Amino acid sequence: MINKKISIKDIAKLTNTSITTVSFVLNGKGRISKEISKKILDVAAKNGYEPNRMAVGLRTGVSKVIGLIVETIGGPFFGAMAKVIEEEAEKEGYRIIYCSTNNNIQKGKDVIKMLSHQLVDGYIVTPMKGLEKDIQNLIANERPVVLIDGYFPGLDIPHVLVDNYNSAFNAVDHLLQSGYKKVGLITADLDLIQLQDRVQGYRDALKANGVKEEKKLVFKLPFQAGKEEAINSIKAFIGKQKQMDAVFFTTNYLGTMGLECIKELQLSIPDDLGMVSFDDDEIFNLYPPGITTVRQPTYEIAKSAIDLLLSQMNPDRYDISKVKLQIPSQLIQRGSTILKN
Amino acid sequence: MINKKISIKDIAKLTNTSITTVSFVLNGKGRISKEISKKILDVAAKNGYEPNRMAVGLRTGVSKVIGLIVETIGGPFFGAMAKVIEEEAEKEGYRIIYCSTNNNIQKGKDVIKMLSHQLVDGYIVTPMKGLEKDIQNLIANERPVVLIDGYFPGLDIPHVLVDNYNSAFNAVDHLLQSGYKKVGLITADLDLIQLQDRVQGYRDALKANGVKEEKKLVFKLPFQAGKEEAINSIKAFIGKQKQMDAVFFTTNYLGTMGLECIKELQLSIPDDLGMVSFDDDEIFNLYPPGITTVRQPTYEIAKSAIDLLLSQMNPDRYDISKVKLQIPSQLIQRGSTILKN
DNA sequence: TTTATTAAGTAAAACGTTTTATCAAACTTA
DNA sequence: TAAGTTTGATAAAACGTTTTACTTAATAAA
Repeated sequence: MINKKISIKDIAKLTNTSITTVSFVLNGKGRISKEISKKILDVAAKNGYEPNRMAVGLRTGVSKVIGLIVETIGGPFFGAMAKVIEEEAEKEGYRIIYCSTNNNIQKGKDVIKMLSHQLVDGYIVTPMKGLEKDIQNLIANERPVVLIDGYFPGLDIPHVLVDNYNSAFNAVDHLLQSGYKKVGLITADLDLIQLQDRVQGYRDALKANGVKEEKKLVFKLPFQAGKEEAINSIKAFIGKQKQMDAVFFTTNYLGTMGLECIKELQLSIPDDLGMVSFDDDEIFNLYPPGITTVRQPTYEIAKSAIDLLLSQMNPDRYDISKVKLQIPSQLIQRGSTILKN
Repeated sequence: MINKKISIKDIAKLTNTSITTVSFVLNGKGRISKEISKKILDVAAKNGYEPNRMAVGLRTGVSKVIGLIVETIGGPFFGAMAKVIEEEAEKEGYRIIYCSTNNNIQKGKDVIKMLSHQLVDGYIVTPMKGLEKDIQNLIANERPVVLIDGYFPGLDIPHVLVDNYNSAFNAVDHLLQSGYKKVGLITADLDLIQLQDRVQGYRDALKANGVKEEKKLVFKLPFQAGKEEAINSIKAFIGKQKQMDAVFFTTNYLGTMGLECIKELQLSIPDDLGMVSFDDDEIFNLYPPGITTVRQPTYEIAKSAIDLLLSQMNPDRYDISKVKLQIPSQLIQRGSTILKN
């Protein structure tokens, strides 16, 4: 079963036709008689013909590949996304090429530049501060782009992400409504709009419940902190705020570290401390007594993102090139938040 | 900063030279004078020239892309791998295109076929039963392939994975040496050599410690089981084997489900039940009292795999096209396995 | 001086497609 | 019958490279 590549030219020879005829038949374009069409299709099928993507790409300028640029490829959030995006893209004959930036701006720039040279037809990107110019440049060159899991405030670029503000608002509101009085916030000192929106949700939920915000109940983990250091500083923060009776973590990364801190401090959830974390995760389901979380609608986000992108790429689809979606999340209530007396 | 593509032809025109000359200079091939070289390089740099990958691919038959075919793209194990592979590949000018099979043989076949048509120069594949023919076909066509996280017994294909047999042996040996008497096994009924090797390690560790293997202490989770069903059957198994005092899970997926079962059964780790799971995971570190695990050397595996592949693709490297690597793991001891009196 | 040799550069073919423009033959229509 | 129209098929150019084979001029050897 040796798979020596067979070309359109070979098929032409085998069927006593011309290259053009074969191409027309294979693409259903010109006007070729039934008999010849059938003969060509048969020969093509029998020999397992597949067009050379490089040649097609060169000739048409279309690669049928979509670039997916994410912060990190591991992790359940993007894993779930990737699967959906892959499946949907495949239906339209596109493949996905993934690249990770590891939250490094230069790497992000490099990756975009690399992909932009005839390698991909469209982009799904998790935006990060500093990449605005590069993305805008793509759009200026009429490359289809959809941002995912974030956006650039003030820029008119299609994007889809969870409704961070309301999700955070609801989470904190839930804590307050359950009777917690002193709700702390643990977030990361990253210049990401997603996080800022979550923080704003926290603030506004306090306000809406007539609670005054207290600076000392808010902790921002420094960006460069290694894991060891991060845990130590979070532990120090929690340990110090004796009156704090609940805490809201703005990412699952912070939430899991927080869990470790709480364990080491020998505090009891939910008696000593109520807890909610953004992003659901297996561990939050399992860890006793179960941690209440904000579950992102990964399927919807991924599906919408790829749909949006494909729409941009397919001229006869309805034009939704400027759509901005903020999708509601679900609050998964578990044992870490109980109704206080 | 409009990025209209500039070609080698444009550069030739701008420098009053020929296409050939430009190509030679850019690739350091022919013999061109310093001055002209400099002029060409300057113009190329100033205009941000990047070769058209399609054209290069068409002409040379080389795509500079590596296909990474994995079972599922999410999850910490492949996330860590992907990062390393990406970085190393990039050093040699290769990009990675990921595809997931979701443990579906047909999808695997499709993906391989798809990639095999001029899209990638080499493959890193997690093997699954049923893909032998397809992989061998790739090799027959002289496509570089490295298997990762598994292998095909009896087939002479380069691969790299953790030493499953000894890892399992050591894990179970550790339990027995700690004083556990009745060590159960929970594995999945998948026809994967990795799992079989782990099971064999379990058996031989029992034997080496003079313990007789008991059928009733071994549970194989049916393949098609959904999560709900899986948990119920595992729970039933554990609940029934009253004399069992420790259990070894052959994957982290099973391990985390096992944790949930044990929790629901209100058994105490390590007093009622000792536990070891294959594959380390954040949750095993966190879940009280900490679960002892077999930690796979993800960095080494990924690094070796990509090195092996690049060696095959680069003719002037040392030929190691038949290397088979089984890399030792590390047993991370935590609170779930204590020294019994 | 004639003949090799080397250095510097280039024309042209090839990779496998898609697509435009064209052509010959077979029908229609007037 | 002559002129137009449709049908079926094709030649050839183009996409942007790489690379072989060649040319010309300059230099070295005889």
